[in-house]
Amino acid sequence: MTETTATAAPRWCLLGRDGTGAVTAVDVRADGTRGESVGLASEALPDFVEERERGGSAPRWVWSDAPSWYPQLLAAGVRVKRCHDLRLGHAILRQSELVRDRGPLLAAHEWDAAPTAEPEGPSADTALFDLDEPSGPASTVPHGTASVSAEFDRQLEAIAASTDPGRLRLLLAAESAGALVAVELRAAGVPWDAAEHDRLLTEALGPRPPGDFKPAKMQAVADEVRAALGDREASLDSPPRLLRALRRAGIDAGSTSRWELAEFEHPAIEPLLRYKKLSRLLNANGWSWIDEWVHEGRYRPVYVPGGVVTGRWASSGGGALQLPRALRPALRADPGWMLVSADVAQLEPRVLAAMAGDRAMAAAGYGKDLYSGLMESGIVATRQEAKIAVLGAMYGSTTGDSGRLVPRLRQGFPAAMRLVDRAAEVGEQGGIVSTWLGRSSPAPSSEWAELQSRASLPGATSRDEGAARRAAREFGRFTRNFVVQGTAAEWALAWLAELRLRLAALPLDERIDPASASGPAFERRPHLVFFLHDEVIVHAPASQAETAADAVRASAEAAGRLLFGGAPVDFPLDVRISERATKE
DNA sequence: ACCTTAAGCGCG
DNA sequence: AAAGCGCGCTTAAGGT
Repeated sequence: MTETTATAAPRWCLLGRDGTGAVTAVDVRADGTRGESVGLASEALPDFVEERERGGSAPRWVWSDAPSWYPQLLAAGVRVKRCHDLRLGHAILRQSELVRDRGPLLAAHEWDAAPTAEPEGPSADTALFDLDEPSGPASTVPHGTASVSAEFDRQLEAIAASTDPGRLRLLLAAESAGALVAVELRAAGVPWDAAEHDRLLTEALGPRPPGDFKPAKMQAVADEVRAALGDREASLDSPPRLLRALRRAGIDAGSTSRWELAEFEHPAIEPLLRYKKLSRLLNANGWSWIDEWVHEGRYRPVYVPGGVVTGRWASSGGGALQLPRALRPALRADPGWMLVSADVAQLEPRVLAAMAGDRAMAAAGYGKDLYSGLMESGIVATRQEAKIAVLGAMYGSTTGDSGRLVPRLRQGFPAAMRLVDRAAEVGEQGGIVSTWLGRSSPAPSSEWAELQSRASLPGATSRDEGAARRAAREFGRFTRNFVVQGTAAEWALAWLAELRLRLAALPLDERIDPASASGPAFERRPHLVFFLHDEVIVHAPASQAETAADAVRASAEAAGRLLFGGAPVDFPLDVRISERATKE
């Protein structure tokens, strides 16, 4: 993620579209001056981009958003090293407390668009829809050359005049790299063994039944439940009706949720919990999921970078972020390929230690499991207690075991705890907090503010006061967690950004037949296929699996240095090389 | 017949 | 074993 500082070479290249769909490219030098505008037919863009990428000083491509531009390039076999995603940049900068004058960005409403839904680009229908919808947030981002150029200037100006240009530059570079990764992930697809998936389903549920019938094993469990309830008509699939059936059988539950049902001693409970598990598997990730999301051996979920307020990715379709671990074995490398799976141990507490400069907390996790480190340092008695205490500190628990253990952490790691406690205080007062690189939390809603002011008026009832206090604490827990979750997301983006560049620089594996390769730009070379907050999976030719694993580790180190410099915090990875992803 | 909301549970 | 944060997805229920 280093910037080239060549003076003559253009630093950025702006891409826009004119009314006819043709592309214009404009070079921008480091001082902001523009080169001549180059007109290109849409079909000529991949060659144009590839030629610029091949040289030693590829520009950072500035475009409306990656999903509108990048899929076509990838389909033509062209990757880019860096981009500036204006939609994502706008969303960050218009909100960031580091930006001194947000006025110009806040006024540019046309950039407050939702993510481009289809990676293939906006369809004609969406464009018509926009014309019919003169007010309200835009559903697509502007692509016109003038709009793109003006927004880029606004963003550069906002960054330059901010309280910390370096951090915001890093944040936007990382966010934009994430946007590239998301498009690349979808293009590559997750190598998915539908036969193995089917085998797992059949093992749990019974063979796939025709139509809407229940699978046999699931039906058998349902029969067990009904027998234990003494009610052959009991409905198990509708919570309200199930609740009534349970009550008729003497189980006086307040809801049908798992943890509540587990409290009751009744022969129907155990099979019912089993039934709910099977039902969930069938409905969320059953055969119809395979039909919808897996084609030609690839599962292609839709990722939404920056889709969560904290900066985490969201997903929209395919449920990539909620894949049950039980189905992980269906994620299987192609013949001759391997999976390199890596996850960071205790990312969030490590990020917290680094942000707070808490040397004691950093030392507790250095080179080892952080929870065990806490136990060994005598702050808590067991690893389990350490985990509960740490999660409680980051989420703001006040009750139960967690609430009891957090004060010990406050004693052992005062710097780290001060940071999250302070973030919570700010939120309780309706304030805004920011991540390490400058992503800021949203202000509380107007309803929240009204609740607070009503409670402070003379005529306020104790009911008003209670409600206001609860809402204040709730918002405090949100801001407390925001700084940690958001900074962890930044670390993960930096990891991805570094990794995709390192992988793309690896040599092609000449022994792999191009015809058997998975996607246009991914032939014969290790590439990312899965990302889940603190975890990546790389699909690599077997001969390059070790090299890819080294790249994964080196990228994690680089991410730590990039964000936190010399802070004595490490981010140890659990790296596995295997043919199929495993449950643990 | 359509849209929104809530419950429940999957993930970190 | 569950409460403290952030999500998406499916189904059923409730509203129009």
